[in-house]
Amino acid sequence: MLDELNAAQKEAAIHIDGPMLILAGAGSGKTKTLTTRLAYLIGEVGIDPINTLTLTFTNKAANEMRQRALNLIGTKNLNTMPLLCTFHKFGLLFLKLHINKLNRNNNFNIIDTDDKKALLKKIMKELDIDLPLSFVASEISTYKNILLDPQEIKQKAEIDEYKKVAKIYENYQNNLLENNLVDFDDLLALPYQILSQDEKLRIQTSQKYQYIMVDEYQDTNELQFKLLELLASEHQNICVVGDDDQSIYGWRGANIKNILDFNKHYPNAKVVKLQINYRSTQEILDAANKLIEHNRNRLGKKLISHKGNGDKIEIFHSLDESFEANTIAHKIKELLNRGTAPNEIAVLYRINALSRSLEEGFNKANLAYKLVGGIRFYERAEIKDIISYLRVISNKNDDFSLLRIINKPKRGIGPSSVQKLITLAKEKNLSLFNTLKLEETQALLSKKAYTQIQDFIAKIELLEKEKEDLNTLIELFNEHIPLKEYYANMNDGFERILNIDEFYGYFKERTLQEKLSLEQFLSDIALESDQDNLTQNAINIMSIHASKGLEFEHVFIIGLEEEFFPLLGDGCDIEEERRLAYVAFTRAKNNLYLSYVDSRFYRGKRQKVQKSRFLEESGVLKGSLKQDKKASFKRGDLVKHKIFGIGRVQEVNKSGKNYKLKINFGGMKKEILSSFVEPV
DNA sequence: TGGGTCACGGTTTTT
DNA sequence: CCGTGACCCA
Repeated sequence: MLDELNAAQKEAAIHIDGPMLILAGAGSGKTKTLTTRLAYLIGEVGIDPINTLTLTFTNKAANEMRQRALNLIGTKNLNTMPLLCTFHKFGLLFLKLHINKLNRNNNFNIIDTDDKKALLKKIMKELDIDLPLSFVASEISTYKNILLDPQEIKQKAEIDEYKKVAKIYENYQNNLLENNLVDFDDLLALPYQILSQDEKLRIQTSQKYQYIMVDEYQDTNELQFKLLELLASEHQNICVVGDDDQSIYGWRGANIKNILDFNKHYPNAKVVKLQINYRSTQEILDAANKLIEHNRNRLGKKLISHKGNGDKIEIFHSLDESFEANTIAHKIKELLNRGTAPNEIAVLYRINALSRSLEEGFNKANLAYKLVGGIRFYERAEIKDIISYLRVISNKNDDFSLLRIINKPKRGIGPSSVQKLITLAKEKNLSLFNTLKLEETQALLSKKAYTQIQDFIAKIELLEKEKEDLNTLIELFNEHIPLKEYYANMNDGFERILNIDEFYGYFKERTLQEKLSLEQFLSDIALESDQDNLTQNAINIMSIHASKGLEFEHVFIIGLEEEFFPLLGDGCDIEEERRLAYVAFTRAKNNLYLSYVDSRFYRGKRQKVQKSRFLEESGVLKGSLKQDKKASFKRGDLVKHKIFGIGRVQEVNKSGKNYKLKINFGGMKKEILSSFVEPV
């Protein structure tokens, strides 16, 4: 199995004990190296698969690696299976076994980002606090990532704003506990908490996972780093793979320092660099290399193509976004006529808003495309409704889920009725479901609402009886809960009903094939996103983030303009923007096309835009820097003129489209147009 | 309670 | 420009 690898890949694959950092540039065979190492450990060295742990960020990556590793080893020879999963799935599995150490029951539910936001919103309303929701949500996430509980945050908070957040955090945590919910951060934070408190369990767990591998290490956050530290504490057999130049998730907590400082944390770490790129032509890699060299915060490496030079990068300059879309559509048609498969073409952009003009242009040109990303299947309201029903059927005391569906379809229970029910439930110290069964509720609800609620209770209990036979359960569900009718009346009802049917089909298939219980199915899908979105015969259009890990023969990047890409504004990190461009460039196998416009229509306004600095930094457009600097001379700047030499700017005046500078060249004063001098 | 209207605000996304 | 959510009235 090692014959397939190059020297550096092989060196990494056969390293057995001790920490190792594999710096794997884009397209350098990262997955191949990692899977071969796993196969080597199991198939050649003789490590029991059960003693390995391989962690990834996405289910897709986990599945792909599992398949490839098992192919190398041959499943026939295995008695146990290696654990290969996402960080969060690992957290889930761990908590199912050990959350009782925190005095919690392991029938907890996982809430997603939307649920979290909805809960926070409710809490903020109750507390009468008005802060931006996204700010509160990310603050709380940060707190969990640095492992501070509400009490500690309360003590630390000095500014009023943060005291308020601390209050919300406290309420939020209580709410999660009351409903036995965990959020995505908890899936990492709680295992860490348990492992750091329980010495014996820590040793036992670390000894179980003798060989740990981590994919996309540049995207790990603080908590993942610390968790890994505990897991590897007994043996330090931790092998991480990543590319510091492809760290593009800083805004959601990824800490690039984890990869930059890996040697400091593990001084005896072996470092292997994979720099031979099997994906792209040298022409593309030169641009990517040149661009990324403008970053300071990096370990430094240079990609060398295995494929040779290839075609020049093409630049499209258009008047506005509709011309841009036309130009690209035209070029794509040319490619298709030459026999290029549509799924070998991708159009990438920095922000999703740019997809609209593209879609319009493609529709006009009759080009079939597939928009990757957007609203995810499990985040659609209709799907979350069914899941909430299933959660209530699985656990009738799940108030959180019950509240979502109590009035879906409409049963005459509005916000004020709900409030009354909650008050009563608190008074009686009962779950909402049990409260609904009380005599007293009759007085709280209208006659119609009360009858419908009794009907609702009866149906849930009826469905509950079928928990063992999930095929029947979902059939009965469809029959008794008229969700389809509820959604049919909406303007996008048709699509929603299709989604509902798709879910039913998926539910039957998964539970039957994998013999899952209702509980297992529910916790599994909480950590699943849409699987592989790419289709066979359409052009893919998507954000650059969504393109990570993918590759295409032809890649178009649109919107290469200042303020669109790089995206400027507060909280922006120019180096991360550059890494994003690096990721985008390196998706291309053979041809890269870069596009910019003079003006763009955005948020209801047309605005003039400047071409992106990345075009010049990557060396694909020469001299744009000089032009852009035209306006940026100010009094006191030193400048250089071809004839007069070096002088100092005394005055800047506008002269039509240009700037006229009054410059003092060693006592000789001249008025010169700004384009004739260069900054010194 | 539920349908309708108006003001507002708006990166990137996986789990 | 377009989607979401607050607010108002039947």
